[in-house]
Amino acid sequence: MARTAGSHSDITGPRVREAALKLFAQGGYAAVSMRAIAAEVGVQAGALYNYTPDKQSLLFDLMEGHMTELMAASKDDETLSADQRLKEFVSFHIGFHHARADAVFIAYMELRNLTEDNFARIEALRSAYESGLEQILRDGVATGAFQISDTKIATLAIIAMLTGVNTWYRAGGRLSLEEVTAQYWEMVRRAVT
Amino acid sequence: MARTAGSHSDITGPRVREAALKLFAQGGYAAVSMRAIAAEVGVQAGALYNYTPDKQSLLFDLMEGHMTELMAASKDDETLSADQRLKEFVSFHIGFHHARADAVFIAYMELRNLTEDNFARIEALRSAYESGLEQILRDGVATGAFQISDTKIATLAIIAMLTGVNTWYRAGGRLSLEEVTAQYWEMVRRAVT
DNA sequence: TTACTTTTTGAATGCTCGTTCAGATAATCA
DNA sequence: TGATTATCTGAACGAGCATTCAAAAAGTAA
Repeated sequence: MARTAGSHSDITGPRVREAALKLFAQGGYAAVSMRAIAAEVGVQAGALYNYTPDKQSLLFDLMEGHMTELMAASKDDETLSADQRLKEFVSFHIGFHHARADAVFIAYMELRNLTEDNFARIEALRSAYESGLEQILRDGVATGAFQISDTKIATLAIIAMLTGVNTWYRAGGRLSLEEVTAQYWEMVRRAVT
Repeated sequence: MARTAGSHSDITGPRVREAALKLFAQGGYAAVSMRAIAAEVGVQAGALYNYTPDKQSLLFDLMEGHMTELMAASKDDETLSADQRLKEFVSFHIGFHHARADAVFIAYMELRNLTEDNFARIEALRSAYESGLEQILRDGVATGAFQISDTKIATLAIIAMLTGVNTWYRAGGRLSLEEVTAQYWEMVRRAVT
């Protein structure tokens, strides 16, 4: 056997990344073998190496892709009030992360499996994202809309709180994502004013 | 070679658990070999099986020990005001988790590596701990001290926020743990009132 | 049809894994 | 002291690991 009928890199490539994302989130990077990823895709392990130089790169590309997408999707309209900008942030963060639960999980859990260089690059992206929120808080403090004694701590506290939604929220439960978002916004709003 | 000079189960046993805790937190359960744990202790891999039936039990015992200790250490004086009880909870949670960063990390990250039964037992302990906080919030709502539309969500949000301290706080930094705790308490207090 | 490129297989390489166990040495007890 | 128990070693087991690569089949373009 050799090349199989209907095989195309445009199809197999994305499927490799999807399978890796799903399995890494499910079992953890170290616990998932290349053979398991290949089986999920429906090819032999050797075929994966047409799409990634090695397992480490596969992990890094998933994480970098997620963080880059996050940065690209997050917008901040500085002409709005700090209050409005913060509300937008809360809503965006919960929505974006909920739609990508697997990638979020990996981006937070598998940092230790990155090489030093790769780790630094992911951390830079995360830091940039956090800075976006901190800028909103700082502007709000400047205009008197917010009372925060340490915007750095408030930034980290808010992000941890919002990202935590992913650990328990499942669609179809007692509350809709909109209701959950509204309640988190209320808590965040109170915490900074 | 065989039994080594000075060897005692009272000494080796705890050292096995300490080594496993440290290495699991560092590299993840799946990525840490029994040989690596043995090397950290200073014995051969076979000797570990005097102290655990298998690798899975080692992980479970660490997690169960941590959660049991958490339950035993957390107290709630119901004679105090809800405000005071919540303040105590915030302070306790941050302090306890900071002192056991490795165990906390494992208890949150390695749940997926537990067998079904073991998972259920750990989840029961976590749920009981969360209920303690929710009871404080409910009592506060009942007395009018707090305004919270959904105590379950507020419970999860507060715990996620507080546990997040572990991801960034390191002793010797810009702020003392007491200062950090004070700021988190201020945010929590505002969020519920 | 023919020449060329793309994609996959399947076998092989050298390693590391969790776990078991007989045998050996140290500690302890009578 | 001698007998017994506790503890550890070192080798071995079968299995699975990431990765490589020549060969083969499928797609593409002339």
